[in-house]
Amino acid sequence: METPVFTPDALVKRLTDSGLRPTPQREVVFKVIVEKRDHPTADELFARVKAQMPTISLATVYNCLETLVQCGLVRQVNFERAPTRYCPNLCQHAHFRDEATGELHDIDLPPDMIARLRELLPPGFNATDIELSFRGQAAPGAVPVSHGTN
Amino acid sequence: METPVFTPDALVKRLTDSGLRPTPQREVVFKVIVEKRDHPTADELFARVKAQMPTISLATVYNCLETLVQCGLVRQVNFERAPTRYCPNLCQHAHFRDEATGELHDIDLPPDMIARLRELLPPGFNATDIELSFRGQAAPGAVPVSHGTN
DNA sequence: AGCTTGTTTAGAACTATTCTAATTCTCACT
DNA sequence: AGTGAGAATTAGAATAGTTCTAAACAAGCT
Repeated sequence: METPVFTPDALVKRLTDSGLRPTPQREVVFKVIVEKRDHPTADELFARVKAQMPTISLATVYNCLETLVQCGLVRQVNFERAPTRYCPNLCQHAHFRDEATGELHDIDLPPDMIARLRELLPPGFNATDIELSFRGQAAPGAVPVSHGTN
Repeated sequence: METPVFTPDALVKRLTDSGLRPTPQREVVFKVIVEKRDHPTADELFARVKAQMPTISLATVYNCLETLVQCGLVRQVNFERAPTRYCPNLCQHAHFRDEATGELHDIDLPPDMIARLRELLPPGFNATDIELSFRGQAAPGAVPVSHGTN
C-alpha cells in the first residue's frame, strides 16, 4: 500500500479541474491535514490552522473540508455520534477505533477483500462506497498498517 | 440466517439478569421496535410508542433504547451524521443505505466473512465489534437478505 | 408505613454542524 | 493594470439530535 503524495500543486489542479478556486484557506487546510497523518476533527484542524492563519473562521474550515472531500482529497470518518474526523489517507482502508483512547487507526484493506465484500450485495444493490470499522482494544504500541506515520 | 424471536419474557429476563427493572416503558419500546422490522430513529419510535402510551416522553424513549442496547437486544446504526437508527435484527449483518431514499437495508454477513475481516487486524488489535456499511443505489423492489420482513 | 434505589418526565442545556447575510476575494476580460 | 461577476470567507445566529437536570414516581425491603 503506497501513500500517495499530494503536493500543493496537485490540490490546485484538483480544484481548478472541478471549477473551484484555489484559495489560501483551502491550501492551508489541506497542508495542515496532510502534514500530520492522524484523524483530526474539524475543531482540532481549526486550532492547527489558526496557528498559521489566525484570521480563518471555523465555518471556513468546514467549508474547505467539504470541498476537499468533494474533490476526493480527504475522507470523512464517522464513529457513532462522535464528531466527524477527517483523513487524508485515500487508499481504501478500514478504521479501528480504540475504545480506551478514542484514537483511530488505519487498517489495511486489500482490494480482493473489497471485491469479496461487494459480492455480499444481492442483485440490484450497487454500492458506491464501502465502510468497514472495528471497535475494540489496541495493545499499546501496536503498529497498524504499513503506509507512513499513523 | 434465522430471525431470533424475542418474546416479552425474554426481555424481562435480560433486564432482570442485568439488574435492571422491566418497566412498562421498556416493554412498550421493545415491543414496538420488534414488531416492525425496519430501522427507525428515536423520533420515529417515539411517535409509534406514543400511540400505545401517550404519556411517554422522548427522553424515556432514549433511555429505554440505551438500556436495550446495553442488554444486547437492539443495535444502533449510524450513517454519517444522520440520526441514529435502531435495529432489532441481532444476527450479525451489514447495512446498505440507499442514497436516494435514505432507507436502510440489512445485508447478510456470513460468519466466515466476519472471520476473514477479523484477520485484517494486525496483532495487538482486538475487535469487540465490526461494522460494515455500504452506500449506493438500490434497484427499486430489490429484496435484500433472507430473514423476515425488512 | 417509611426507606432506598432505580426510573420517568419535562424542559433546559449542549454541541457539532449548517445557514445567513454581509464583506472580500479571484479571475476572466477588457 | 482596472473592472465586474461570481465564488469564497466571515461572524454570528440557527438548527437538530441527543444528553443532562432536578423533581416526581414506583417498587421492593424492613
